[in-house]
Amino acid sequence: MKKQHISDAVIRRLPRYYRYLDELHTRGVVRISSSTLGKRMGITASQIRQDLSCFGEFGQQGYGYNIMELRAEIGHILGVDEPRRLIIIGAGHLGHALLQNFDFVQGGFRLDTAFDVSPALIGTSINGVAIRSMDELEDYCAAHLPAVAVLTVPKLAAQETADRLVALGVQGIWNFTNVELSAEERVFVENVHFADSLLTLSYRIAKAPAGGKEQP
Amino acid sequence: MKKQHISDAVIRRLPRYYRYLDELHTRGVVRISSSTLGKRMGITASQIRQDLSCFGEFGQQGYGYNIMELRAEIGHILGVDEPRRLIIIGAGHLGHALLQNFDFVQGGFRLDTAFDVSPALIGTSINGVAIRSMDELEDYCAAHLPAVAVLTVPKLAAQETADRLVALGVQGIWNFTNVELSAEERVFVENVHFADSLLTLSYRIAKAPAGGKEQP
DNA sequence: TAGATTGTTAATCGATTAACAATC
DNA sequence: TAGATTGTTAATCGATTAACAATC
Repeated sequence: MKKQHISDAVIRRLPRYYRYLDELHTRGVVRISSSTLGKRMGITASQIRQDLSCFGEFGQQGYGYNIMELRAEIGHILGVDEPRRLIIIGAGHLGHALLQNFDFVQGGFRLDTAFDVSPALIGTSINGVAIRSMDELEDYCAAHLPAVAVLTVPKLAAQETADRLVALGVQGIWNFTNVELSAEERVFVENVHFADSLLTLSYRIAKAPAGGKEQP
Repeated sequence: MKKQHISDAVIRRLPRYYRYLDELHTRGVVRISSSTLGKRMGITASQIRQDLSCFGEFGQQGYGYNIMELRAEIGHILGVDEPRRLIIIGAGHLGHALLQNFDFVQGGFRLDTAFDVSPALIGTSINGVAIRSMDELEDYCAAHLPAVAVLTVPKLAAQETADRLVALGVQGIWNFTNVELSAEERVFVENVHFADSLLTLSYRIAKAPAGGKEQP
């Protein structure tokens, strides 16, 4: 039964399902039951069926799920089948790393261009993607209407740049700046807080008995 | 009342508390009540008090919390006050970005060295941190016993490298490879799955009514 | 058909919020 | 002292798990 409201917990599991299904698909596996998938992912079969039922009925009694189909369904739910334009703001080391390594296409995005303030970078291109001056941002966005901006600028420029992007109508900001942006009225913000992530690891180590991880 | 088991939800909020308190401290604010902090962070005062009560009693009736003290307490809980050695495995673009930009000291870590397989990188240093050959990994770890390894190697090398690190006794792996590591017996793994993060953003945009974010 | 496995309803568990006595 | 705000207990809410009829 399709649900109106989808909880955050479910949403955050969707990409994981997608990743596992994609891998099974690549390996040529054709079908899978919720209990087999659950064992592999370390979650219960109930949870998988409950999660999927938020979006529709994708399985078949006595059979399970067709992997190719389910993968496509979840891909559709995640929106990977309607490519959206994406720009990168800040071509420093991190922006560079994403330009070079990250597969935006697989996520349903089309990486159009990048922006930076450094004269040494402006006019060059990385991995086939042109780097433009931040001065061109307004014109570029007006012409190409990117849906998502990746924010990899220095901390101090974060809020100001985000405000600019919101004014230009981007729908989502993928925020790597470790700054809590206050612009969440008209835009979706997904934060990647490196520091928070590392600190949770620090906590677990600090809490573990000396000499190693505690047995679960 | 101190609790035995701390839920994951609480643990993941701790770094956020720490971040906010750190910022308030830097700005010279001396005290804060749970309700003021809650408003600022967008969570309830109840939740803050409930969370903190897992670890002890840090406030004072009628006053609130002393920011410097509470910051120090949470820092202690997170283990930032007992510096641990950290190494980076893979000095490609992402490793490079972390070497250059990330403040490991603030997280209670001491960035000792980095490893890579590229002859062009081995022997150089980035931001004062030497880059060594992966061949030296075993000797180095035996001598210096790093607590945490940052994994920024290509996908294909991820599992193998993780196994090596676990065998060498690291206590935590900060995993940037987007591979689900199966080594979680003797080590803590904290995953930074860029792809998952971007896909949740994709989902929200796909689901939002055309033209903008839905009102909350 | 018999066995397997779904989608869904009900039960349980855990996390968040509210309420309030204690007290600075 | 009076007002403010804590830590904690109780109430609520939501998410996970279990159970099972439906059915491929």
